[in-house]
Amino acid sequence: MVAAAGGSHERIYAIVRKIPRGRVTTYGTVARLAGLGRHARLVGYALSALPDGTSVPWHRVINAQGRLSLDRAASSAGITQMMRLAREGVRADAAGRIALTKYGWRVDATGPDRRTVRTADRPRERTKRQR
DNA sequence: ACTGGGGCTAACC
DNA sequence: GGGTTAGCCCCAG
Repeated sequence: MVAAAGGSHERIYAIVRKIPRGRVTTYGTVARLAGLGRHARLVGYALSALPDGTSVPWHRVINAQGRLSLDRAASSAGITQMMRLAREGVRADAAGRIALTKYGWRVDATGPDRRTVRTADRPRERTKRQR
């Protein structure tokens, strides 16, 4: 499992570990950096499978809305995530949202911010969702 | 093999 | 600004 190569989860963990302290990123970004394309959900899945004493800073991964996906569930993990982020200096606004433009992290950029890598993912066929 | 859901996201209203 | 719709594809039962 740890050494299993066929798991895309490992790639996700590898990316998440690279997230510097006091910085956050989105599931979609992690997925892309992990070479998973747009499987943001997979990132969430992979993170949910992490054990308690993991070295992976899963708390630094939030959703594209700048919020904690676990927050709505009010789960213990969600609380842990909030506390960890707060301790790292990542603060959310009154609405409980984190400014991705400020704390957003990307591998390529050496600077603090500068927009996200690419808004998110590119909808290859947005024509399909036209209604 | 099939079905249901998911720690998501972008577009639409 | 928030709620809904559609799409992605993987995981668990």
